[in-house]
Amino acid sequence: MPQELSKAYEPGAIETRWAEYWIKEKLFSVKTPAEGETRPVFTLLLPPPNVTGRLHMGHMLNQTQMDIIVRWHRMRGFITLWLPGTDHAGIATQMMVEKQLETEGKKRREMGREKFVERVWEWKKLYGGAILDQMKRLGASVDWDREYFTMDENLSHAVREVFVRLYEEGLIYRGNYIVNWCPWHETAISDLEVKHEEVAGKLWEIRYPVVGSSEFITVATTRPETMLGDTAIAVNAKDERYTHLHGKFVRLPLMGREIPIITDELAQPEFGTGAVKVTPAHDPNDFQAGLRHHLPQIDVMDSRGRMNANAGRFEGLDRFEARKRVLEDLREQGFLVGEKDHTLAIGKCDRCGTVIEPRLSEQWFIKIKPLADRAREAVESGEITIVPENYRTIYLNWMANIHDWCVSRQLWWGHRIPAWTCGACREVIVARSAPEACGKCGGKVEQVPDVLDTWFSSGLLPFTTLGWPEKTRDQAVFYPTTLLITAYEILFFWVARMIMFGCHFMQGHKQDAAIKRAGGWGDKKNDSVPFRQVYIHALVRDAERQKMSKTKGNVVDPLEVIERFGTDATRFTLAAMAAPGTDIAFNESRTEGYRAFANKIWNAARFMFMNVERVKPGLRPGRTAEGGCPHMGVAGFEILNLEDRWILSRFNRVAGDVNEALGSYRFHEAANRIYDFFWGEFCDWYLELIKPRLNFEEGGDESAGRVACANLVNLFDGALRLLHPVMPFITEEIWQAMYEGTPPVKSIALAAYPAADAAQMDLAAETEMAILQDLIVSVRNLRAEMKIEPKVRIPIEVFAPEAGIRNLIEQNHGAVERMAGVEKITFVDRALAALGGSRGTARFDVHVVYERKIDVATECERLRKELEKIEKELANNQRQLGNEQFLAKAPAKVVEGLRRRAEELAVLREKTTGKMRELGCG
RNA sequence: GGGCGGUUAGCUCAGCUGGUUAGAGCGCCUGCCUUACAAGCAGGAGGUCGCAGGUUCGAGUCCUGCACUGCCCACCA
Repeated sequence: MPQELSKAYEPGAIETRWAEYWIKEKLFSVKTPAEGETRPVFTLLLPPPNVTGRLHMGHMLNQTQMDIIVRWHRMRGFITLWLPGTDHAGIATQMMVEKQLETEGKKRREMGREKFVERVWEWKKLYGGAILDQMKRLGASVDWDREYFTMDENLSHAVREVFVRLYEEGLIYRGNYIVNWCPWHETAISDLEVKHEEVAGKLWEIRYPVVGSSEFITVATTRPETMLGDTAIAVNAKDERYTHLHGKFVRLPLMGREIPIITDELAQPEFGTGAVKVTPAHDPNDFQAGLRHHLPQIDVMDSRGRMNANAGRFEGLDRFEARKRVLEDLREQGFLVGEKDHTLAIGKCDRCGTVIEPRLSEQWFIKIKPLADRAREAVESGEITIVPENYRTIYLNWMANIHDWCVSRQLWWGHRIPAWTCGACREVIVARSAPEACGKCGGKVEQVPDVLDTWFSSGLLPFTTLGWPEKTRDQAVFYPTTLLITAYEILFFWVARMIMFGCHFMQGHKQDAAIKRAGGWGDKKNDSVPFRQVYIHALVRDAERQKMSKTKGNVVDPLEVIERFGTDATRFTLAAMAAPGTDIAFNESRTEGYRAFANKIWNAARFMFMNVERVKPGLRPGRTAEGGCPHMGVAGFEILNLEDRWILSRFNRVAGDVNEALGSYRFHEAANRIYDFFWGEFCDWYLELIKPRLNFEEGGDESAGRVACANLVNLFDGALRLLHPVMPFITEEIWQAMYEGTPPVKSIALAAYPAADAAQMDLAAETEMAILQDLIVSVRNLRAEMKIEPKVRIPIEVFAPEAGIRNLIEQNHGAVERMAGVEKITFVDRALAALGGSRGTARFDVHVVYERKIDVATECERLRKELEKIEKELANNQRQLGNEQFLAKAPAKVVEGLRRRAEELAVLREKTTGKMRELGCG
């Protein structure tokens, strides 16, 4: 007999067991397909979580969606590669380890670079795998044999290769520019790592005395402390207020040096006083103006945002303290002439929240325009599609306005820039490996201390994980990857960079032509793109729609949710709530509901096993001739009764819908379709309907019982396969039990995914079943209203003028009797709708024969409401049907449907009013 | 300063390309321990689809404006 399922559904044990099994059996490891392989390939790169990461709901949503799509493809016969790995996460990891050192009373700088990096590696070894371990709990069906780390030697080698090539192509340059500087991290960061925040600030007006005159020129500034580094005052050439001052000098207050008044469009007459101080070393606009006018650049701060020697007596003060002191001094000396409220957007470091200091420093940049142009083209032309489509526009706009990318970081943890400077002649050498000496003067060289932005290496992953720069078979097969599923947050950080790098470095690449292209993916021929489609998923928020954040303390820990409700239920929640384009407010009550769903499946399975043991021992689900799982909806299903035709038809329809929904990332629709089918149709109706057949001992047909049992098993098998991508664990557990340890394939994850089979659909059966359901519900309804005790079986009378309907009910009288607690059905030739204890529908009247006083007032109230609804709808229908324009323009199907409905409504109105008359309702 | 999204039942959300009666879960009410399941079963109440116009034979769905709300982008003092 089949393996026993425990009485209670306890997800914990089941889930760990199968997660381990899948890994142990290497079920998701993909061998490189040989030449001549023609099966379609599906490749997906896991957005690498940070080594420092702990799994949060965002990951879980992301990974659930990926796993659903991946499992779905694998079951449909694709060679399916899902590539996992982790990111070294330069800044984040360095911070983490530094904090750890702090608790030991150690400092990074005292330790020295080499020791520190060693320490980070140790840390990585100990804790770096945490997030991937957590992933295993989710059942993510990744290929663990191909797991990578962005600092692995082969990937690092590729990073160096890319850097050198870009440099040789003139796409990387080094120079002194204003960059976003985080004084806390003491490193440059890219534009993307700066978050702007509106704050209520002040606009101070400072007057500078004009040299050789008693006049002053007043400038407005939000950052008075930078005046210490002013090297000019700018006015607009067109601004007549200042024409007489062109070419003159002012004496810089507090510092005493003379600086010129220049004309530059930097100064806009409308803003402030129309005159602006120019501080080339501390503002990007001023920097540009400074270049235009060959102004000196005076840096007045150090790397930690403290004033340096150039700031005179303010040296050593923190920049904010310096601001206060500068203002005090200016006020005292009569230079501060105005102070206004002013809201401004200040940039803060994405990671630590420190106010960014625009800082002049020597950095490495990628000349982005040539790369961006091709990356934009790839999306514009449809070589890469972005879903939902509105992100396409966002992407294109961003690409069109992109600035050069500062890729150097003043950190120790990361890919060191492959560049060396000569100690003697300052020559810069960019090379694949360390040069022995300076090629120019023979001097000693030293490697540049900077490392690369983390996103530099992750941007290369689609091809570096497949062996680049070697030309590998893996690349020929798996590149371009098929799909990328990710959050909007990293569209620019990561997705955009992958497209730029992919298009550049994989130019001319051709995917193995023998590999079948799956429909919908990559109909365009350009194979240099890193992926053919990007699906952007929603953000997971808390139940109050707030963004989850540690500081708010509203983070929902997925592992805790899993602990309580199970992975399957949690996955199902995320899938069921993931409508494309809208954020998910994670609500635990939903998860609770889906655990109940899992429990329902569990118990339905127990019911099945109970019957297999009793009715048809040794029964297994049907297999194909080759011994595999049926590809079509259900195999080995034998039709005896209406309910068989009906459920088979429903199953196929649902399978069709689910496949379609998954194909367009409508996860919620797929999940809900399965849920409704399994619970609302399979359990509520089908199982109940076949129970009498299974209980043939009480005088029923034994062979029909055995068929029913076989049908149950085969249908269950199909339903499990349909559900498996969303709830992998419970489906595996039950499915394995059904095969008693000898399944046709090692796991349901490798079984065939059900597809809709038109031959198994039966519209007539669905219509007939709906009528029976209507009759059963009507009787249940009446019983509830009449407060008939559940145990009492009552006789009913049915009036069905159409012979077909009468036959239908007659043939299925057993089902009606059982499902509605009916003792006997008597067919009569007179209308019954007007009687007490009766209900009239368009097709039949049913009367419950039972002596019970009916609360006339309540009944009348109910009828009044119903009549109102009927009349409202009927009036609406008739208005439309009387409209010639409608008849002429609306599709025939709609008109026809409306007409039929109007006829029904007329009948219902007749029956309802008749009854009201009979009851004497007012 | 630009751009994008949301507003549907008490709560959380579906409702794809406009088409007959706007759905689900949770919560609520009534009745049931009916031998798969009380994490269950049966029945029920509850909505002028944010507001105002417009297009259309027909609008929750398309257009315009407004209100509230959330997000992203942005080197202007």
